[in-house]
Parts: sequence; structure tokens; C-alpha cells
Amino acid sequence: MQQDEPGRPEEQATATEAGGALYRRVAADLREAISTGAYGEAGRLPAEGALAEQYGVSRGTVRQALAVLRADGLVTSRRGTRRVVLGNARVQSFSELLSFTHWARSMGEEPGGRLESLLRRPADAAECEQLRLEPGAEVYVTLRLRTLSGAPVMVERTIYPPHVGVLVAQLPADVVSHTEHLREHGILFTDADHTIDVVTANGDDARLLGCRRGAPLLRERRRTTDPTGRPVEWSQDRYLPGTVAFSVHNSLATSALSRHARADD
Amino acid sequence: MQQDEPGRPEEQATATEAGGALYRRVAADLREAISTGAYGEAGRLPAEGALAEQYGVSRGTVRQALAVLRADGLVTSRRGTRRVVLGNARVQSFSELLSFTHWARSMGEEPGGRLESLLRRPADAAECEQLRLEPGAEVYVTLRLRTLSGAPVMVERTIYPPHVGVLVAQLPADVVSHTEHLREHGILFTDADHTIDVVTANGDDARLLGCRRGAPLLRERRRTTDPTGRPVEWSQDRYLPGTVAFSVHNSLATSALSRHARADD
DNA sequence: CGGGCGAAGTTGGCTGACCAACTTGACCAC
DNA sequence: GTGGTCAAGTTGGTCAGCCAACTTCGCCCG
Repeated sequence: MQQDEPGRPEEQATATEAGGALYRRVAADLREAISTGAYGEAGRLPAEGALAEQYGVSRGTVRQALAVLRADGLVTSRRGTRRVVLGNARVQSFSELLSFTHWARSMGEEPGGRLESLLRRPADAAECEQLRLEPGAEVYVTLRLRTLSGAPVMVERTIYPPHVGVLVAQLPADVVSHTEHLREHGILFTDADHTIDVVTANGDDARLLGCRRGAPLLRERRRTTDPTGRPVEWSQDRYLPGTVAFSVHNSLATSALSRHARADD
Repeated sequence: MQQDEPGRPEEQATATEAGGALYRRVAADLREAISTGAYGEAGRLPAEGALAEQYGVSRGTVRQALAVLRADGLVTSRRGTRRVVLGNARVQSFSELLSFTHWARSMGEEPGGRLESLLRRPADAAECEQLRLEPGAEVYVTLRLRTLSGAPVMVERTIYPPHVGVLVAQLPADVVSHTEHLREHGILFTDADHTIDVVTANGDDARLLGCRRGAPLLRERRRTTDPTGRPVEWSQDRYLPGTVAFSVHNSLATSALSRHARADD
């Protein structure tokens, strides 16, 4: 039943940085197939065994690929029945979340930025805690206005530890993407914790974003670490309402999002 | 060694449904060990092989357990080096996100709720789309005020498809947790898509929450499905600022969060 | 015609094994 | 010292196989 594509063991994998790992290629292929509707809106996927044979890999590898899709909320999965297609793809991508520039470009908008201030000063207690520094260490503090196609949408306050800050400090003020430059200098961003809430605009926010003082802003705070677990930035972004929304998927299997009381720091 | 608890195959295990699966128990044990600081703040975990021997399981099972911790942002993981402890535990838990009641209780607060209205009416186009219903199907619409220790914090507007709505409709108005009651009636919540942004309070919001009209509220919209992929609710929660914050972890490996332009529905 | 039972199909979970890719640190040559 | 090389340690990825738990559906019996 159903046209198997007999002589297509595996191959090409096209765009998206062709993940070298087999299971990534399988996952990418399945994601593609799902998003083009090959299995229908709420259709059922082939059995793991069938997929394994189709791709010429072991069932374990197929399961690894399916775990990726499940984590992305593309398919369900429960014992006893075939997997069911849940939704049609999601934008996802770690870098889109991390880098304003990357995110903007992926939407076809032109990102802009203006460095308002950059200074070096001793870290306070909270900053030492977040960036895991010894008391008295110096941090670099930046304040930037971010724009989409010229219109201001976000104010970004970032605190860098010394080893990252020195690199940021010597960057020209008109560099659009700090993240990309830092990557080229060996600073990698791999893990991030985000907290999202609402705050009111202070004087700086109002002046830069062109809103009233006290106007509501959507705030995203994040602490980012490199592969070794060392903090590389602690940032606070304040968005004008209506410009962004944050979106998450979670399931009983893989939950990453949580709701907190606002008693934090 | 140390596989203690000989006569405790599985069971109750405190709140969080202690998964009977081996890898879940290993994950829970490691989570506990990490949060008590057994490996230090930024310390290194034992090698997979060592853990496997320690727990008397195969390395594959240990890897499965570690994948859970990695997804929760507790440890890093890269080829060549031991895993590094990232942060001290996180509240997580799917049900805390899903159920206001569950979340409140986990914080030691007393959740309350008052059903403001419940009506049945034909679904509009957007609702049919979200709940995957045929045009003209009837939906159940509820409006509830949610409180923490008596103080109003959130207004919840939920739209249920017929098969769930009929159950909700016959619930007493003073039932605190709809979710738990529905679970007892065989309605399971397993997957959810969330979108978080800022909106302004309308007349109903202002009256119920005791804020000004036009005051900013943190909005969470979610669509929840059961294990078969069938939508079971489409809800919109509006929180008073300062009462909650949403928190997410993501990494290059597992990304679930994304940032969108606010052009949606 | 309805309901219960059982078999087939399917995913969850676990094991043991193997190799590749990468990191780290020690050692050695310059 | 300085720098390069090498070996050991560790995680990533893949495979093949086995059993348990669960869902579905058809069949049979009352």
C-alpha cells in the first residue's frame, strides 16, 4: 500500500546546514514531508519500522528523529498507535530567539541598531550572581535601541562579563549584530534561560521608543551561556507592545516552559 | 551499587508522578543530586559509563536520563568532555503550566475561581480552525476570574469543543479546577502551544481584575490537544502585571521557544 | 445486534556493542 | 619556555534485538 519510493535509500538533505547526523537528516526530511502535507492535516505517520526500512536506518535512529519532531510539537506519540501529525511546522530555531538580527532577517525585515551607551563598571551583587563572577569584577554594560525597517521596537540592556565585554567594547558602534561578531571571535551562545513579563517604560525607554513614560512594555530577560556553561551575557530586552509575541510548545514528554510567581530577583 | 529501595518498584513518590521508567528514576535522582549541590555549582558530572555502573543500568538508559536534564537546562553536554552543571533545578512540570490550580498549589498559594459566564454558541471561523471543527459546530465559551489567596490575578476565556464542553457545562460553578475534573472524565491534556504577549484591558477585564480600562495585561493564549492530537481547549488568559512571569529554557540542541511578529490571528 | 475477547500492530523501554569526533592534559622536541 | 604531538577519556551516533504496555479492530458468542 502506498507508494514507497523504492530506490531512495537516503541522500542530499538540501539546505538547512545538512546536519551530518543521520537522525537529523531523517528528522529534516520528515519535517519537510509533514509541512507539505504528505501525511495530511491530522494524519498518521508510517510505523517506526516502516520508516526505518524506508530510510535504510535502524529503528533507533528513526526514534531519535521522531523525538526531535515530538519536542517541536509536530507529532504526538503514545504507545499502541501510530504517531499523529499535530501542527504544520513552526518557525523555531535557536538563533532566531537569541539574535535580534537573525530573527528580523528571517522575517524579511531589515534590522537596525544604535548603540546609546557603553560603559565599564564594577558588577553589583546580582550581576556577579548571574554572570558567576567574583565580587568586584568589572562588567561591560550596553544600552541599544533596536529597529525594524527604521522603526524603533526594542530597547536592549546587556551586561557582559569581562572576557566578552572587551570584544564588544572594540566593536564599531554601527555594527548591527553583536552576536554574529562575537561568534567569529570564538564566543559561542548555546544555552539560554528566558523570563518574560510586563514592565512599564522608564524615562530612557520612553525617549528611545517614542512612547509615554509608564507605558507597558513586553520584557524578555535572558541569561546565555557558552558550551562550557560559562555565562556570556545577561540581557534585558523591552519591546513595544504589538511588535512581538513569544511562542512555546510543550508536552507531557518534554516540558521546557514554566510559570513563576513574580517575586524574582 | 546504591540501587537501594529494593522493595519500591514504583509508586506514589511524592507529588510529581514518579515515572516508573528506569531512565526517569535516574533522571529524578540526578536532578535531586544536582539541586542539593552534590556536584557543585558549575561542577562536572560523572561520565556516562560511571553513572551507568552506579545505577546498574546500561549507558543508553543513562543517556536517556541525561537528555531529560539537558532539555530542562540543568546540564550542558558536548562531545569530548564531561557534562557540566548549568543551573540549580527549575520548577518545570507540564501540569503547572496547564492548570492554574496546580501551579498555584505548587507555590503554596490557595487558588480560587469564579465562573462569570458560560454559554453555548456556533463557532466562528477562527474557532473552527483552532479546534478543528466543521463550520457551524457549537462550542462552549467560559469566562472565569481566577484568584490567588482571594486576590484577583487573571481572567480566563476558554473555548471548548462540544465533546469537552458538555462536561464543563454540567460542572458546579464553584469547581476550582476544571482541568482535574476533566481528567477524571477521560479528557487528557498532553500537548499545548502557547503564545505570550501584551494586551490592554477591556471593560470586562477591568471590572473583574479591578484595574483601569486600557491597563496593560500579560496575555497567554494556548491551544491544548489530547494524546490523539484532537484539540480540547483554546484559551486566553490575561494576567495582572506583576503576578506572573513565564520562563523558558532553550539550547542549540532542543529549541522549543520562538519569537514571532505580532501579525497572528 | 451488542458486548466481550483476543490477536495483530505499534510505540516505550532497555541492553550491549561498536566506532567517530572531540577535549584535555601530559609529554617531548625545539 | 614554547609549541606541537599523542594518548586517554568522554560524549555523539548508530545498530540489532528483545520484551512490555497499549490501542485497535475484527471475530465470536450470547
